[in-house]
Amino acid sequence: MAISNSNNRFSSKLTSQYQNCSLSALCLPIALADEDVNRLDQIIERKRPLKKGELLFHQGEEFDSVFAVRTGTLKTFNITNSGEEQITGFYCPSELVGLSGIDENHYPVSAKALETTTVCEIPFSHLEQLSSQIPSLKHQLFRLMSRKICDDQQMMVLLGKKNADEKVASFLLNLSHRFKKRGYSATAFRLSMSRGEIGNYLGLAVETVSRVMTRFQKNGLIDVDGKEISIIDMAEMEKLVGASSECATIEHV
Amino acid sequence: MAISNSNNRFSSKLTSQYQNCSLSALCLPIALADEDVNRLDQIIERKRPLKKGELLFHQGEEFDSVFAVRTGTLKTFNITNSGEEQITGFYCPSELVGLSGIDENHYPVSAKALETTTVCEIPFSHLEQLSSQIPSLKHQLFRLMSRKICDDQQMMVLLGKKNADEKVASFLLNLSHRFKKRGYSATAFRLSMSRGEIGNYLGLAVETVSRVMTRFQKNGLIDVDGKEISIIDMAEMEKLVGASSECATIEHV
DNA sequence: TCCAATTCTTGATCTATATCAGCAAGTGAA
DNA sequence: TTCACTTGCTGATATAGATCAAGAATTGGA
Repeated sequence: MAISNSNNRFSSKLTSQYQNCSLSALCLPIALADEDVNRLDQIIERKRPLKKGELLFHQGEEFDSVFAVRTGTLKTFNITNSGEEQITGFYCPSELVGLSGIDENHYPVSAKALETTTVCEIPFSHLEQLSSQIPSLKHQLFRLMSRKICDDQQMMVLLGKKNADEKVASFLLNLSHRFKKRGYSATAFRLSMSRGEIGNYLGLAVETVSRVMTRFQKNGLIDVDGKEISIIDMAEMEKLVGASSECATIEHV
Repeated sequence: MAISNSNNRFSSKLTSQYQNCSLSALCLPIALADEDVNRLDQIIERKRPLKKGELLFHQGEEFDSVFAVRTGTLKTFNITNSGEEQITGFYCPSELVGLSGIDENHYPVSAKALETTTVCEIPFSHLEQLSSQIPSLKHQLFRLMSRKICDDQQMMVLLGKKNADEKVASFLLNLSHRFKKRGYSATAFRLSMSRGEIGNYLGLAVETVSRVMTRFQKNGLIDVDGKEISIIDMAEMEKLVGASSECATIEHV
């Protein structure tokens, strides 16, 4: 609560540290005229880093901003009536979280940092106003929301139709694509979430995630060392996932 | 193809038949000034009815419009690489289909009529332009997309965490809420989709859907007569579903 | 209205994955 | 460093729901 409501800017030292990085270009990847970039920058607030486990916002809280992840990772989740957590998404740098709150004006999920995480806060009412003046910004917003719908529907296919092997392979390749898009290695990366969180997200028991990964390693598909993952046989992994996933296979922006 | 690309207006006879129904108010439920309603009406095209089984658009086809269902029902689906159909949603009257096409400028799914169905075609580029001039329209669009994201995430929870009973109960209550919202009975309605389609959508085998419904009937929760469903014990059904579903429980618009 | 094709239902089995259990390996606080 | 706690791995067993099979009920076309 305290955290997500604190809109304080950083101290001048930290602010200046970020000033000449084209922040908004990162947050909302889009080609804008310089003056528009400035206008966008003016409404964006840098927040203090979240420590692992801290909430960015929580389920039911009033919606007023979307957030762009700068560094670190977030998860969003629901608490179901039976008290268990259901993870609905993981958010890596450059990804936008909070869009689901627009409709009801309340966040329908909570967002929690999986590691030390920094975000930009973008007050939605300002963003919406600005989008009236900058058509390409409005279009980009529509696109981002459309992509989210598309991605979520792929996730529905995964949950409804795929077996444990396909789920885990899809998950790892999806992360791989997201890292690659950001300019990081597509074949070697660190999982910021636990096995339990992966299982929760994929609709699998922890033990199943563990077993599948071990078997993938045994079969030379990947190399696992705790949270460090290397994809060894990308072709075979892609074969497992199948050429499906309309949304996921196309590289964005 | 032919169908989804034909933007021909109806003959004058049909057009006049619809002219004095406030069409846009139905398509995009929103309070607009009269002049704005007219502007919206001008960009909306009524299409000839689709017969059962006809495609409104298909996976991969270029995106140019979203569609509001007027009467009947649609399903959207992917064809997976293994050739099977995966249904990603059902669309009842007043609901908007096609939003997932904005991002890539191609529909990532196909949309097929489950029965004779009429839709309004809303060319998205026009809608987007108009939304610049009518802020409340833009906001409504953001809300609709946000709600879709929210609903899809509830669906992910359903697919990932719920058992067969909970899935079927959730499905029936979700339909019930949607009918109620439109002014129809929340307790007695007709399923326009087959058991097979329900199972496909819920990640269950046809047989399981059949068995669960039979058991629900035996236990006095519902009454089933082919495609006619009556919800007898609403309280018990809601208990089955659980008080979860942030998005679904709140009545919209 | 009749026949063929589809859809639905019900029962019998099978299986992928959950659950249970116990141990190993990290991780963090004092 | 040690201890308590969490996270991860692996084997044994249980089970929800899939699959297989066959008959019943609908549906739709001629």
